[in-house]
Amino acid sequence: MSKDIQQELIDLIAYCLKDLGWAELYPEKISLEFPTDRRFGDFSTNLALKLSKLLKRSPREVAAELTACLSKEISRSELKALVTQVKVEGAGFINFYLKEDYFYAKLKEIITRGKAALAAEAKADKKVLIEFVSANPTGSLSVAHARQAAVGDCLANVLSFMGFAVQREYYLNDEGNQINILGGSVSLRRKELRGEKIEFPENYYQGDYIYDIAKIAEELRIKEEELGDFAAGHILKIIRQELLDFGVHFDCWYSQKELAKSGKVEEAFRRLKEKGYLYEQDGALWFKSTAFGDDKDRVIIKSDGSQTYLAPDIAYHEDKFSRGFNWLINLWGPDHHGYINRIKASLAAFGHKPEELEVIIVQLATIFRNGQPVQMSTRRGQYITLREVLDEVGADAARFFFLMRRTSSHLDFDLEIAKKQSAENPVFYVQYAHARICSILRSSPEGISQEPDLSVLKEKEELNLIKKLLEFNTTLTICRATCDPYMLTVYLQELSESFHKFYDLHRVLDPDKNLMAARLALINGVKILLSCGLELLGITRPEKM
RNA sequence: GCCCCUGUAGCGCAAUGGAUAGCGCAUUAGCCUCCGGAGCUAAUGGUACAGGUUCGACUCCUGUCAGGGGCACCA
Repeated sequence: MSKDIQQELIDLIAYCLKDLGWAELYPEKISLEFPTDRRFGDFSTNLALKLSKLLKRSPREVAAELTACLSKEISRSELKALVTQVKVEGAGFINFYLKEDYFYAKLKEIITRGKAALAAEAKADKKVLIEFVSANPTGSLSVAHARQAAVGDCLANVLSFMGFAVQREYYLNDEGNQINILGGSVSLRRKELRGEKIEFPENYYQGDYIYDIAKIAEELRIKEEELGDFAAGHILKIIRQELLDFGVHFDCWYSQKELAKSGKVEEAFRRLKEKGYLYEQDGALWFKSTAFGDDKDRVIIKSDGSQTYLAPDIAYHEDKFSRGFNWLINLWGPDHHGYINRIKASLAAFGHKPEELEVIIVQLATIFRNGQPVQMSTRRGQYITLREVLDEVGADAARFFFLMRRTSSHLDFDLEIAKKQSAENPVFYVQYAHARICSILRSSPEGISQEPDLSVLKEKEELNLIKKLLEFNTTLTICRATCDPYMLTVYLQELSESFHKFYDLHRVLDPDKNLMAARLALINGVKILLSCGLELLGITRPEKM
């Protein structure tokens, strides 16, 4: 198929707007969407409702006039072969009803071109840097990091599928106060293991893993002053492996230590000073972030001469732009929401548009077991780790569960449900649909016909299923617009449901050869979509379960 | 005190400002000579409260109430 009918109809609506002399009144993009209910046609626009206010006329009247023009234009174009009628319904919606041939053609496109029929045709115009996890290398990843990892990786997959150039980056806090404390913690534990009496400060790392590192450091005779770097390096290896086992990879590990060495921090200070956004007070150096809407100015160099966390971070975000990225996405935990304004302020100070940085706050996940929250305490080094979740439920269920709620909402993650192999567990529901299709295809006496006559697919469930397939792209558009991949999990559950309903009422392996060929093609189309969606989520597509 | 997130059916959730607010669990009543019953069909039941914006509000704005998280010259 050349141009999609949706775009053709939008073009036609734009033409009619011009024809009626309304085009200038309505410069916005014309929206033509799947209606909320299948009864209201196959495409729908609320344009007349929007126009009615501008024209000061009743919506239905405006809709009728627009519809008359549209009908006329459709009847003299090639669209008349696919559009059965254009109707004004409800408050003033204009609904387009399409012939089934249109859906057969779309299905055919999917089964002949596969995933390529769904992916972006052209490269998108933005170079995206998505920074996520970025946990300090001072301990194993927590479930909070795990959720960020799942969301960030999946969002990157989706944007990449939609044609954006995407880079995944982990900002590595490999020097500074926390690394010093880590080194101090290992040092004390090593002394303790040697039999010395020690006093372990409360703000030091309490977890048992510090003993493990201390033992290794003792064996390797690591020097006292190198303990921090040694421990951070050791933990980083563990973090990398945890992420790999979770199916998350990064294109770039951006070292704060390297950034500090590069002189970019001083360069950023110099430029800010030049612009008059730095000043000294109480022996500290302040960034005038209030000039850009922050609540208060922020210290970047403390009175003791050391930098705050904000200092390298300002330079880091400026560096993202100088590396050629023009869409920055940061995934942060809810404890960082106060940082949004100050980082955006720093970007504004450098002359960037604050909206080029999108900060997604990934809300916390609470782990439940049999309906009871599992208690945790980071202070004592007792928190639930990504590793524990992976060991218990596996990467597939973990990824799906972390993704299945709106990212900005709290998430309850019940380990027992994630382990269940039943309908209660949505990831199994979706994977089961995929496996079931594979099973049918295996037991089919014939292969998939290259030229099936799809027009024999006349049952309600068959047409619903095809229409559901076409909603995939809308789902991706929503994911992009909201910077949130969770809608994909909802879509896959709905698609699986449509498939199970079809399956229950109609036999694929029907004695009628033509019908069987068409239904095999249909379920193959469903398989392609399920497979593509699961791949974007980073979840396996089992052929048998 | 200030900031962020969340209040939708008994429970867990969905609904890119749109048409009769959807789904799962639970409860109740059904469906297996048959491609995987890990499934399907029904019944029951709902937008925290008070204003406002809009042709139209679960959705946006203001206030109230309730739950969770955060408010350093920490990272």
